[in-house]
Amino acid sequence: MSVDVVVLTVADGKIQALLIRRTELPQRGRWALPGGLVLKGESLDQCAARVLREEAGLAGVYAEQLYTFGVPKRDPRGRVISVSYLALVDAVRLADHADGEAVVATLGVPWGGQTGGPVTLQAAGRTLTLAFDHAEILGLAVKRLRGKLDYAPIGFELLPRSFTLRQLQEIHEAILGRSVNKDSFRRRLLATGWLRATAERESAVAYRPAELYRFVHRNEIRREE
Amino acid sequence: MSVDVVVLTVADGKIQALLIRRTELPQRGRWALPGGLVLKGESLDQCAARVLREEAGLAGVYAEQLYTFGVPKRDPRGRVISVSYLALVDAVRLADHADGEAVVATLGVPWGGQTGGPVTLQAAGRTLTLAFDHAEILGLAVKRLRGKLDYAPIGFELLPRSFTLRQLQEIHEAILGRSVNKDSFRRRLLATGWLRATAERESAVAYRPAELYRFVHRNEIRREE
DNA sequence: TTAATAGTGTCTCTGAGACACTATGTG
DNA sequence: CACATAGTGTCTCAGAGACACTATTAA
Repeated sequence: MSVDVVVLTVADGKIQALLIRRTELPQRGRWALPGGLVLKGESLDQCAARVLREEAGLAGVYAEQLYTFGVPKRDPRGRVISVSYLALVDAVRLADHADGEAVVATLGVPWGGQTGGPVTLQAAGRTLTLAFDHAEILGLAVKRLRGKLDYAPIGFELLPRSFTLRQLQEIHEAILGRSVNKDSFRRRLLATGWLRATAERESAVAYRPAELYRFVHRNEIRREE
Repeated sequence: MSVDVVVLTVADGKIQALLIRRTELPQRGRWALPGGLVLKGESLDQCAARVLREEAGLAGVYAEQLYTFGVPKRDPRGRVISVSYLALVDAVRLADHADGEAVVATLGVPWGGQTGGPVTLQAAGRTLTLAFDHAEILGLAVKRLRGKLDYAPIGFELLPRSFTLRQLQEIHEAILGRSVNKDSFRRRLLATGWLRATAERESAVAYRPAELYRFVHRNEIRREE
């Protein structure tokens, strides 16, 4: 019984994922999702948080359960049922995680819309081969992310606390794999009530600076409906 | 490691669920979801299909994975991680399943929209007390069903092979817990391409009989986009 | 002043709701 | 024929896309 965590971020208009190099057999040397066995007395959510902390050095990031994989032969060592999680983190927090044993790789999504399927991964110009069924799990993570993006406030998890609407739009475009209409995007996002304008503006840009917004947490949103 | 299956149907404008009376400790006498331990060499999907067959007498019905529950103390016998499944079946196939050990109970959904939360269950005018966290799992099943209904072809799983648009609308209304606009519902469903008109009409009604439709399976739909 | 992007106002198009009207079965 | 529901045509309204225009900053 194990937990595997898909850690996604968006940078340079591309979806990226954190991968760990396997140091043990089987599949030694291949790249894999951060993961670990569920300990006694530990809930699945707690296990995912621990894996994020111990293997990725991340605490307090957004994570949700994705799917449970239980085909008998998916792991050659024996029967391993894996509960996968999807974690989202802003690119800055992941930037210093690339070393010999970990890499932040760029995803290629060879399908459109909600079709689903495995993805490909590239880092430093080379295509990575993933261990086990991890390419399939990553594909499911992208599918889930695409599906939730338009009706759930999760794009913000991929950005720092303050951000411009343009940055948020670029996140959406990277995830959806297509361009979105600027005017309609602004109107729609502002109408959700998820955003609060700060009085501040971005700096160090060679043109009119955009206003910075913050995500309004659920408990700050007034009840309606 | 176990699998619990939520078997839902819709009859008389209400969502109904199949429950089994527990004959063993703990919680003997309480009502529970059909479930069982995952066997060696058996995938999770296969286990769900076996539980449906052995405990519910159902084969070839629609089922999808729902969520995995892994809080350490959810089962007093020890550590039991449960993968839940959602199965949909038409009311006729479930009608003869009420005996001493099984009951088809009517759900009460005390929340609107996608809010989520536990549900209540009634059978023969009495409120049933469910074992473990099964009321919570049933609530999640309703939430998932509501969420998927409008963009996925799953309403048909709750009806016989041929059905009228009015019947399908009543299914949607029961699941969503609100009335839906007749004209818009017809237009929208016919526009999806999920339905094929048969030349037949319903019979034994005291008014103009409606045309019968059938669900067009995915592989019969021509590719587009 | 120019370049580049932020942000606004408005027109059009599409899809849902509303509603009136016609069609077709039974008693 | 009356009645009840099936099914269609059309008007209105709300939201998305398109596009023009103004605003604001750095160089």
